[in-house]
Amino acid sequence: MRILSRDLLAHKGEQVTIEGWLHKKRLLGGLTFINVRDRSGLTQVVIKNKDEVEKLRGMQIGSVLKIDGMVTEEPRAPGGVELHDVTVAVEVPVTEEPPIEIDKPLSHKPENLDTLFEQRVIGLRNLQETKIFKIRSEILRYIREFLYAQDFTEINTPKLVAGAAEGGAEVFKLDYFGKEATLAQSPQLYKQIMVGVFERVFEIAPAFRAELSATTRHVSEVTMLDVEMGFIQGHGDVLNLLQDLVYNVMTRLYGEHGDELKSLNAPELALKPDFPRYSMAEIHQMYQKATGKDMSQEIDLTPDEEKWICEYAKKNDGCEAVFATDLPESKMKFYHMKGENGTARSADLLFRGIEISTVPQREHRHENLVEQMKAAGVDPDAPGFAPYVTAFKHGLPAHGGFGFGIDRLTEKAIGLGNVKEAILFPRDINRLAP
RNA sequence: GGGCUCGUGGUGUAGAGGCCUAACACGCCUCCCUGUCACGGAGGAGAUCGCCGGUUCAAAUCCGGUCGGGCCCGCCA
Repeated sequence: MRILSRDLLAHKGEQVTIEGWLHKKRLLGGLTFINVRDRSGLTQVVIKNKDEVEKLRGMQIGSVLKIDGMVTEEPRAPGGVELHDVTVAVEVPVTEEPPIEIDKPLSHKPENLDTLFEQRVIGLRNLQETKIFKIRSEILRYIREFLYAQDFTEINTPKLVAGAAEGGAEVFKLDYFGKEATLAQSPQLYKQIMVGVFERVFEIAPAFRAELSATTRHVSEVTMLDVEMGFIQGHGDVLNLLQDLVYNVMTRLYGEHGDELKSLNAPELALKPDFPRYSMAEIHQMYQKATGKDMSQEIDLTPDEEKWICEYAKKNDGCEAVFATDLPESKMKFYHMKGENGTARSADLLFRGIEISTVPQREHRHENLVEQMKAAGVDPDAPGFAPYVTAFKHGLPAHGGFGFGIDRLTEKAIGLGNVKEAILFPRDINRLAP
């Protein structure tokens, strides 16, 4: 039976078998140390027998090994335990040296990201890289656990769709058996439809954006968390849900993975259960007062303002997550609900200097929705929209929700500098492989 | 789409008109080494300095073009 690295201590004094990848060799003459990597970590193996060492000659990092040996407690060994008197079997020999180092942290400097992604297949075996994606996996788990506990149902909606799901973002067009189809830029319409079935739904899935953006925060395939909740009493219910979700996930992450985050140079977490809320107009004013720059004519917050308000909230409110509320009506999508005085019932959640979510209440009244669609130049009878409108005709309660960039959250949770670093195989305007 | 930048062994960097027959670290190969954990030591292989053209007695270095990256803005999440 195969024993994992993390379970070795429980088998001390026993003869066991481990399997894994050759991660590191250190030859000291009469004594050889190797590290074997499995899904749970590294095992140190001590080899004294010359014949066994000889089996590893020419074997490069990545060779798959099966090793029998005696589990021995040893204070000098990392983890306090190592394998002695071993028999080595090379299951998959690797003779080519890795194209990128896997036992020392890789360069994440902007100018070196191209190499990082070009060599991703092997580079992800680097323990530091692996850690990033282990944390991402945990974030997804915490999100799911939080939402299940709130009685949400996880759904999957089509990614091949008939038309643009919402205004704004550019879409990828493709040939669908002779018809034109697009890759879904958001599950927006479907998740609202599903409120009529489950009340509370969420989806974690890719969304495709064809924007010609080349920045540290854009990719053309993003992983989105989409949440939609029915029977809300007001916009505040949705804000609170998002706030509780982020607070819960982030405090859990920092609580359970503090060491890993520290080793990745993640910043300390500063969060309050109640995130500060400032209206867009207030932020423009505060920013102007602080910097002298007038952004009041901007529809949205500029990237600089997003950074500024996050730093402000961290300093003054002790919280690095902050809501920008009362977004202007001009930024409103047809499915959003109007607010007071030219605003929409919509807010952005900013965290560590970047927008990670937009959280609006929806227009759930059939007549109003159709009106808003027409005003936005969207045909309610078009094949991409008619089924959506039908759901409203047959009764949708007051509802709201949010879309939430998993990549950006992971990036910011760890303190990386580019979303792409938080994506296994990022897709951007000039990368389609690996 | 606009602006600004950068391309040097497999990887990360130094060199900024002649000291370059291109240096260093990691990795790789050979040898030595019984407690390493970024092991150490000795030796070695590996780059026509992205590509094309120009200036010059002389170009990795200056200029133009081209290809490929990166960052910012716009757009967007």
